[in-house]
Amino acid sequence: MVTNGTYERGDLFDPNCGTRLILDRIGDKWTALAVLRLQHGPLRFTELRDGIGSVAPKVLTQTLRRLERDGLLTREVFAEVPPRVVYDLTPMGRSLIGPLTAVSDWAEEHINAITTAQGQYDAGS
Amino acid sequence: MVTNGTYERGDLFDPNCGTRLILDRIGDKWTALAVLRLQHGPLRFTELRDGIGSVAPKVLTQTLRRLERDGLLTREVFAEVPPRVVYDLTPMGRSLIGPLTAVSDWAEEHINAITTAQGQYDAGS
DNA sequence: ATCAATAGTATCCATTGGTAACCAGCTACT
DNA sequence: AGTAGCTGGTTACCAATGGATACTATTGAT
Repeated sequence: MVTNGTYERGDLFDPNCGTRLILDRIGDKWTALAVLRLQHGPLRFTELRDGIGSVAPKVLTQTLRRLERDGLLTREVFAEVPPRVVYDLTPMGRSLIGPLTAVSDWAEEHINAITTAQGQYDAGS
Repeated sequence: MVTNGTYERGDLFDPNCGTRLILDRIGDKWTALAVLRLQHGPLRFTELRDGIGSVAPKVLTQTLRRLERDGLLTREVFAEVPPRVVYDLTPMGRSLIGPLTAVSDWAEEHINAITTAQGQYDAGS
């Protein structure tokens, strides 16, 4: 919040600012993972499911539907037997890979320090 | 997962990979917001609370305690009346600002396109 | 004696995520 | 003919997390 009461870009006070909305979206448990998984090309439902730890199919479906609704990925159904559904990132979805990778890189770089800090905190309490 | 069955850095299949652990941590509703709020210097509990939309104090406390445990921020209590507690980022906490800002910038840049996509999706169903 | 300010707790409820089981449509096997 | 299996889900139910509201501790000021 700015002192004169107006809001400006990046004003995190505003619950409707883009940052808050997006963090709520990609901050869920699987969205970022799904986007990162799809960065090298389209995948089928089962490939996504098997490629990510252990997502319940219900939850993966919810995640993918939200991403589709947000215009970040496409869902293409092939009328075959057995059915085939292919998910792929849109250009906008692909543009999210950079920022997500920045966070991912930070994570890999600092995970050991964080684990150590947690151990010290727990020992001292 | 790599075809020979081994795991490598950034392997999102592993639930214990750094990326997953960090996404679970900063992916909650308030952690990233708190870090971004603190990027310009230390703040007191109430300043943080008032600066972020509307966090319930319980939830803000949980968020800050987790960040402290992870070694991303410090919590300094002054034995005064009324009490004063000051939160500040550690160097490691500050190093997270870059990646988070990348996501935040992406969000501000694409929020309109996403809102539009949502409208189209909802209209088409 | 009471009130105000700060930094929280405590209690309860709502929302989300997770689990397990099942379904539809078709094929291939026995 | 019967049955099992593949894919991409859905349904019903339960547990964990997040959130709202109210309350507390401390102590100086009025």
